[in-house]
Amino acid sequence: MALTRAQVVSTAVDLLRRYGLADLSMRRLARELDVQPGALYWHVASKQELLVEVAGALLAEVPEPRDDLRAHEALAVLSTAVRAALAPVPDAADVVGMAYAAERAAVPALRELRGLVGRAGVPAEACEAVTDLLVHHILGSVALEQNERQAGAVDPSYVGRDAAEVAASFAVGLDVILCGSVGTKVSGS
Amino acid sequence: MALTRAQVVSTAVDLLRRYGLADLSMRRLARELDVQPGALYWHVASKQELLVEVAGALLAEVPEPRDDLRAHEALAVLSTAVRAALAPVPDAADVVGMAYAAERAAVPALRELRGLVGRAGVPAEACEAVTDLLVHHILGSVALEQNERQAGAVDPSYVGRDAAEVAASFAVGLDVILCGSVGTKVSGS
DNA sequence: ACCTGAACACCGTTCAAGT
DNA sequence: ACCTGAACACCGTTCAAGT
Repeated sequence: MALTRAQVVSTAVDLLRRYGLADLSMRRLARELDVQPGALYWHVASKQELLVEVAGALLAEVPEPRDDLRAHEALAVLSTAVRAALAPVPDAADVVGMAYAAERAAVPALRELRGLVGRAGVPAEACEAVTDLLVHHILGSVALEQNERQAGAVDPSYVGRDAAEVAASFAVGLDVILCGSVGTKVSGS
Repeated sequence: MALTRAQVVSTAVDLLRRYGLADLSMRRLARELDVQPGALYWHVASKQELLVEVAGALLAEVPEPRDDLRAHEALAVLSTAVRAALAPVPDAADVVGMAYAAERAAVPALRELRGLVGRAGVPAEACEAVTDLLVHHILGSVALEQNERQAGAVDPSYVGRDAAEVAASFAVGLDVILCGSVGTKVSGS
């Protein structure tokens, strides 16, 4: 039977998971689906639109945090879950970053993050700014971890930080955003 | 006389400034320099290496903050200067982000940022984490602003945030990192 | 030392024409 | 409605051969 849009998207996700963004080309995707490249354009308008769908799919499985948590805790839980979902997928930070830049509301999990920021007591005018900060922290951390992994794979003599160290680094940043600030709980300049 | 590496880099910067990353191809760059594409590979090993040079060039003009400032102020001044230098250059966030991920020390201005974070009283183990947070905040803000500009150019009916609003949003994030934290100076959850 | 010419193995996108 | 076939205008990189 005929190809569906859902099929196109899920095969794209598969390709991304296995080989990374460089190998997620429309031509490669078409080959995987046993159709001509042009056929894809019946189901998606462009590669850009496809990538926005892929970004959504990558974060579709992230569970909403339990609603008995205080807003700060829920924020930490959700941020960490988003990071964990993206970390194993090569180039996920680029894909989601593009989707977020194109349309802040495109990815449901990140829209939810924004709601929690409001509930955490951030004044309305600053909500967007803080959410952006949080999202960039998550995506930046994912990008760094993947680069570390990639460098290690190419050159086995390269000793970078392992996943646990990058995760710890992420937690520090999260803490600065949510709880403390630079220098205040520490020694002061 | 013969082409030089410096010439290749500065023409690449020019192309980026004027037309963006999509038009900064090795072939286009060669055309601009009146040589065959292969000639470029005598001067740079790869496009990736060229882009790291471009990232450095984009931030070469950022002045070091006056050293009579307190570390927190110097950090704010330098971060804002880096953001201002990148904001007008299309896709600058991607280019610098790639260079930073590939090699944290590749870009001098960002290395200096790290030094200031140490002087601001952040404990040694957390320095890298906080610097990463700061860098991602800067680059993320630049990326968002450029996307807004681009969307406005493509579709004139689109009304996004203007540059001043994005800059204000950036300042809020910077404040959260350097001075306050979510909810503490405000109402508390 | 520095560059040309030509090739290799790719891209995203469009669109008449087929079924 | 959905897809093929074929084209258009590109990519990054390599490398023998020329000067």
